[in-house]
Amino acid sequence: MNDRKQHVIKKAHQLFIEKGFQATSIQDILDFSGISKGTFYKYFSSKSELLIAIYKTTFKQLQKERNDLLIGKSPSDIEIFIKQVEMQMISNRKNKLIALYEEVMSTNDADLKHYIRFTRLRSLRWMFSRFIDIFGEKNKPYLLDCAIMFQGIMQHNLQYNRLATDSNEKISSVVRYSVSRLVKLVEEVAEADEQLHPPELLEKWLPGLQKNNHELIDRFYKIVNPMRNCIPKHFQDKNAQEKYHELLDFIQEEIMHTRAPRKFLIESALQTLQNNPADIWKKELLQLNQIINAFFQQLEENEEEEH
Amino acid sequence: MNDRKQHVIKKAHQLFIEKGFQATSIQDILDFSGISKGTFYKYFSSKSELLIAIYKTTFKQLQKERNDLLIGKSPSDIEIFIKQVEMQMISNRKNKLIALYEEVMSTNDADLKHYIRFTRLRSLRWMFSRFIDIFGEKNKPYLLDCAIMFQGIMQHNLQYNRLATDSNEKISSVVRYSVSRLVKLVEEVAEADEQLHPPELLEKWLPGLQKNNHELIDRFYKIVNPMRNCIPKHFQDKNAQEKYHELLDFIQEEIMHTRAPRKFLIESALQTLQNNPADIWKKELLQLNQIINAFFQQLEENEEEEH
DNA sequence: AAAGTGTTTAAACAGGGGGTATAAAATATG
DNA sequence: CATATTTTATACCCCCTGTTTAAACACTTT
Repeated sequence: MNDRKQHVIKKAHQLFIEKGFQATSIQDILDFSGISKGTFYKYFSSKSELLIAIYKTTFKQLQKERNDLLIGKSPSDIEIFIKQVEMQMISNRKNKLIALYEEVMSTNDADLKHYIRFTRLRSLRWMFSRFIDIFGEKNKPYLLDCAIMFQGIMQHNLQYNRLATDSNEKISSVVRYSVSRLVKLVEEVAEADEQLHPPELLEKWLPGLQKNNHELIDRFYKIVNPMRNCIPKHFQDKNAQEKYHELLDFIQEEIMHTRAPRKFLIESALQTLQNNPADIWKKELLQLNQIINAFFQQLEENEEEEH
Repeated sequence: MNDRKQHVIKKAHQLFIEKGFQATSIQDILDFSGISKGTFYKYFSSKSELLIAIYKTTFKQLQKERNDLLIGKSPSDIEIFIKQVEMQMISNRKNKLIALYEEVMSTNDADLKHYIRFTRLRSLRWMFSRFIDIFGEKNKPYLLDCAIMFQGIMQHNLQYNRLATDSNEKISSVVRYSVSRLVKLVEEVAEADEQLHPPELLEKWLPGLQKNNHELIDRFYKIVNPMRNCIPKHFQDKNAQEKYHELLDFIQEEIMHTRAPRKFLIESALQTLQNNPADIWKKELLQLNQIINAFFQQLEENEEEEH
């Protein structure tokens, strides 16, 4: 993306954090970022679209950090989840995302509203899938409810905590407190066998999300991380271990952070992984292949849009 | 209050419900309620103040209904609490209060924001005091946290429930589900002995609320209702029972719904209550006297403001 | 019934916002 | 150097909130 455009996004975000979305006029943004009105409307078709661009960049950042916390760790480890939530809450507060969400819901802009709704549902879906990691498939019927309630608990606890003590240091303890409640809540609701929202609703709310970019990245991590974790178990040779780590690193780096990933190199790496002497990862590599294909397909579609 | 003004408030609320606060222009309100701009600005100094007027009337209504549900019932009965919450949630949805709250928080109007914050804290305080009724003084240290979390749980459950099924019929089951979780939550958090927010915070957040009108009315009910409930126990004579009910009814009616309550009549009624042969209600009547005095004092202050 | 009082109306006005169009200036590309 | 593209500055449109003003209206007092 254009450097200058990125600069405008940054400056505008700064203004939105300080003054709010509505209270910041386009003129303010022009003055603060030192561009002209013409350029602004060349980059963004409206103020709303600028806001969406801000969301997208901050979300990308958050997603990367969130997934990096999982590398080499067990997805069922609740301490990792706590770290992830904590990181997310700090990011939310720093970027005033919640306030901006709420502000947006009161605009007339249907697209913007739709995007926010989508974002929140995606966040809910992430939490749901993490809950399955942590609390197991057997609790699945209750975990959508738990995700909904946990988000409510977190949000309200943080909100009033902010009113009580205006420091950011306490976020950690609020998260720990809320997660403690969550653990008992899951137990309790499974015991009582009460369900308010069946998890199938998520697919109704987010149809065709499998093809979405962010979703693909999350699924990618979900497969690659366990593969990483079981390398030491299957290969005693230090060199072999390093080799497979390098291969996975390479694929991840190429997919995540390269504008134009080199398809053949990735395929070659996948082939090498497949030929491992321990003959493991058959299922994983199949899924990985699917994801990477979907990823390239999506990349092509994006290019078509640009021309 | 002026009939015409009340009419404008009603029509404007209707528009706000349909289109939202920001999306409704003052011109829309003028057209829809059939008044001119001059009149509008005679009634309300701004659109924000009109919104506050809307809040005040709907809150008054809600408070009345909420307290009426308690008459003759035990405050510790959780079924009554469920009915109260249900009623509140239906009112919230019908009047789109939550959406309007959120919308307002994104305006620049400091007064409006302040008022909303005050309203939410008052609602939290009400819930906290009801929790003490229900779960007992012994759980008090944890009940502010529980009130905060319960509000979060309620709000999120309702929000997603609305997304799933667009009907209002389900509100009842969502409330029941949420209250079930609440009961276990209180148990659990008391057992674990974990506290996030000490209840004293409420007094810091809502200083001098004892003098506030709404608060006085709530405290009034809190004292009168138990008095009502113990009439049959202390007086066997049907006539005596009816007499004391009538006296309490009279005071309540005079305080609640009369523009200019007749002070001497109320004092006389209080005196008669005090002379009851069973010689009960000493403490209650003392408190009642305090409240009524505060009430009249506030009434005088309001009159001074008007002149 | 007439005069005087306050209330309501209609209309014009100011100031500011988002978004569009266009001609001139600056910058990049061959 | 010449051409093509991007960027700028500015004027313009329409809509919004909030103020002001003079005229029309209603209602009380005499």
